[in-house]
Amino acid sequence: MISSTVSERIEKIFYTLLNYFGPQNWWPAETRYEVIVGSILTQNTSWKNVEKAIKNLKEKGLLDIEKISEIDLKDLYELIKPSGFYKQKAERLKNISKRILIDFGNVENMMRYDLDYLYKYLISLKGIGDETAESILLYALDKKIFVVDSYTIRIFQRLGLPSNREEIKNQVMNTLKELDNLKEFHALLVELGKRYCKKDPKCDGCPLNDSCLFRKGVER
DNA sequence: AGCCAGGACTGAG
DNA sequence: CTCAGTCATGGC
Repeated sequence: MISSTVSERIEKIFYTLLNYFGPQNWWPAETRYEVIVGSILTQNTSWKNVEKAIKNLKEKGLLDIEKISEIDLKDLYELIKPSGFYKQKAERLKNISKRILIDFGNVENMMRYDLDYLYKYLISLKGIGDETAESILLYALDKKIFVVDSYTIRIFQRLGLPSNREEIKNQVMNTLKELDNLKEFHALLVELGKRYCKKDPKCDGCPLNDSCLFRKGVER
């Protein structure tokens, strides 16, 4: 087989997944602020549980940055409890909301700033690490950045691709340049990961089996 | 019945 | 810098 560049392989994987799963249309939310809320609540938590918390907030009309920044913490506990880690998430979510209001006035105003500045700002907030910052930048603020999560790292490893965070980010961003493609690729990798690339993998039916080193190593 | 989710933070070594 | 411990609910 002729040698292909990392970029060529990534591009092929992207279109293979897109063809196989179809567009995922992430991030499911009505507002940019809702994306930010979801990105905090979904940390190490299944999206199913996050949906309940979001629903609770919406039903009370509280999915609003000004209302969350003023809400009583105890009340927020009860509303987001289904999404787990509810004490620290409530505290962090409230604080992050207050900070954004103070520093930018509203979420829309954040979009005027460049990616590097916003990235540094976001990770300076308690409760926002690398991945959450990337998610907010990409899905809430429409900035061109690639989200690297644990599935991405594991999948790249098993495919024999660069598996270092920054290396993955650089390679993907050097390959997929459209905002919508960057959004889709991360969503597709999560979908692939959930179905086929757990620690104890179920490779049956995986669309990437032919290029998965792990698969080749596992089957005798 | 466990195991683990669309992580981040902290303290120890 | 790496890494285990911690935070917590609910689905499968």
